[in-house]
Amino acid sequence: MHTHITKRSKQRDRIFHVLKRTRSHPTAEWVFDQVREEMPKISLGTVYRNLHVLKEQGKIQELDFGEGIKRYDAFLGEHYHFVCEMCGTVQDLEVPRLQDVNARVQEIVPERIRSHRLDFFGTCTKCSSKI
Amino acid sequence: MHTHITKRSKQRDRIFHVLKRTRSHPTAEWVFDQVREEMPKISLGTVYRNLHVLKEQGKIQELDFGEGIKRYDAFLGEHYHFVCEMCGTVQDLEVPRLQDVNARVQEIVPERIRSHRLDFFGTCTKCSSKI
DNA sequence: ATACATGCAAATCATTTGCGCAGTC
DNA sequence: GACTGCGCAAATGATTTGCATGTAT
Repeated sequence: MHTHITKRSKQRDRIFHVLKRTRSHPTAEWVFDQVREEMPKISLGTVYRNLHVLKEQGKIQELDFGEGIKRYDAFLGEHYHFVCEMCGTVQDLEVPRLQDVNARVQEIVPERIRSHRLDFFGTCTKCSSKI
Repeated sequence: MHTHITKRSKQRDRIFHVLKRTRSHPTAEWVFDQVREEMPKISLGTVYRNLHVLKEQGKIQELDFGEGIKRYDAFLGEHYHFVCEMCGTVQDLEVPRLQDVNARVQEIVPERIRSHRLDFFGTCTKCSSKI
């Protein structure tokens, strides 16, 4: 097997750039629409392919909140998310990471714990005010 | 709009029964195969429809660990999950729920926090021993 | 008798992939 | 020039849905 060498491409640069300038946890479709404004000929397949490459390179994160759609995030600082159950928007939470949960759970089970993920659900302020 | 009255059906009873007797967080496909052993003519569509009904009735839970497949669970006690990143198996964790995280986060953000979900990832003992 | 539920097959939706050509190293 | 990446369109895989018929109340 060959070592996989990743070449650079305008498309991938653009996709990464679009992701870096938002905090909205966009879907592949949204990224596609954004990039298309500057590169009208880009294809959705290219967007998906590059999102995977960027994920492999550790430059972005893939998120899944059980909506049946993947979301992407170029903000890699460890943080948790809040998902509004009414409108589906996702917000970063400026909450300190739980320090020792992994270790605590590790003491209880023999499985090798590597990471955890914590999501909060509820109603965002916008939706709350609409009720 | 009419009130939706849910009638009973052999298929749904069977599906619920199959889910209650396992702790393996099965997919719709797995449930389908199990039920099919006793009801060879049942269709996959019926399984999906009834999984949704059971979820609406609060009798089962729908889980999603970002694999692109939904999993179902008839064990409703509040608990966390451990997902093996190698083989994909999901285990219930006998770890006490975090008492006050919701409240702590609520103090920081104005959004109405209703619940949280905490998943752990790593390598299960079986897969660890294979390395 | 009146809905709701079923089986079947076709439809949908997000995502992936095969292919011939273009761009990068 | 060799190999990777692209655009396009077709394929895939999980889930949903329309319809004619069966079944519980």
